[in-house]
Amino acid sequence: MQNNRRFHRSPQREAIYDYVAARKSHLSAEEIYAALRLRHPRLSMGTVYRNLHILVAQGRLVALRFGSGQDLYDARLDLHAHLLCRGCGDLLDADIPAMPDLDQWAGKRILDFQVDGYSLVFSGLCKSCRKRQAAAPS
Amino acid sequence: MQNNRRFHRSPQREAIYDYVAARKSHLSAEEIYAALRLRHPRLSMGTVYRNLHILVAQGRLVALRFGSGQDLYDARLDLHAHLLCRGCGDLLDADIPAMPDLDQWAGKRILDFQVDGYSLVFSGLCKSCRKRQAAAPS
DNA sequence: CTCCTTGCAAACTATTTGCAATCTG
DNA sequence: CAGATTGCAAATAGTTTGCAAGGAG
Repeated sequence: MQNNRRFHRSPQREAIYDYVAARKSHLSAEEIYAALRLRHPRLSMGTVYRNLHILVAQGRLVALRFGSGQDLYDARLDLHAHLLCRGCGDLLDADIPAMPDLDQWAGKRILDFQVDGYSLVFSGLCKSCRKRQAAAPS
Repeated sequence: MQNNRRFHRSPQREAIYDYVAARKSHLSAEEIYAALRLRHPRLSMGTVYRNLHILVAQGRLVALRFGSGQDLYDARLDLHAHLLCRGCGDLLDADIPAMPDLDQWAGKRILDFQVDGYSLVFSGLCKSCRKRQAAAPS
């Protein structure tokens, strides 16, 4: 995808963006495809993936790549931490207070590496996985 | 993989562990396979993957899942931050000082989620990608 | 002996790409 | 129109799994 292209509008792309923006959280290409297929029966996975890349390139969506095998897309653009459950693989938003320790690095260099952001994922167990583990200890 | 099994020793598994431990950083299954194939010509990818899972389960290796498509394996067990280059996808260790802001959350709960660790990845541009970008601005 | 591990090949999951037809600016 | 976008299908990358044979405890 060359970065000097002029994007045309397309109903599919807007539908994808609108759907993610409405859900405001962590959707996989598969989920988006399944949901939009109800209204756009001829939509294809190729189109979903291509548009997700474009939306990320345009800065309208953010891609989250950790945890399970699939990439997740988020319309929430502010930098925020996530909670990843080791039990069920669920990914939640963590609205924790700002962390000066972390933010001090923005714009600085570490080992000749120009830092411009970070991704912070807490791992642990969600409520239901904690219960399940308490019930059936290994 | 049931968690109550008694592991047998195998030359393949030890070779995989030794190789990752010697390189001390971020190896993909593919790289490990390619390297060990020179000495173990009959080694298969299936064996590499199965053993990487076992080594992680045994706590001898850590799996890093972010950035590019492939999982990377690390024999360095202490919790440390990483640097991910947006340009070339390279992943480096970041030996930055402890961060009380972050460590305060260990053992605590956020939204009924029991935190027991975190993964911190700084993103940015490495030295050579910075050069390339300066040479050919978009 | 029992259960673990291996190599091989086939299966799978997530994602990407080539192409001709169609739409946008 | 030029160039972007689509649906479809085929291709790819990374990883997982079934199975029969061999190995460890």
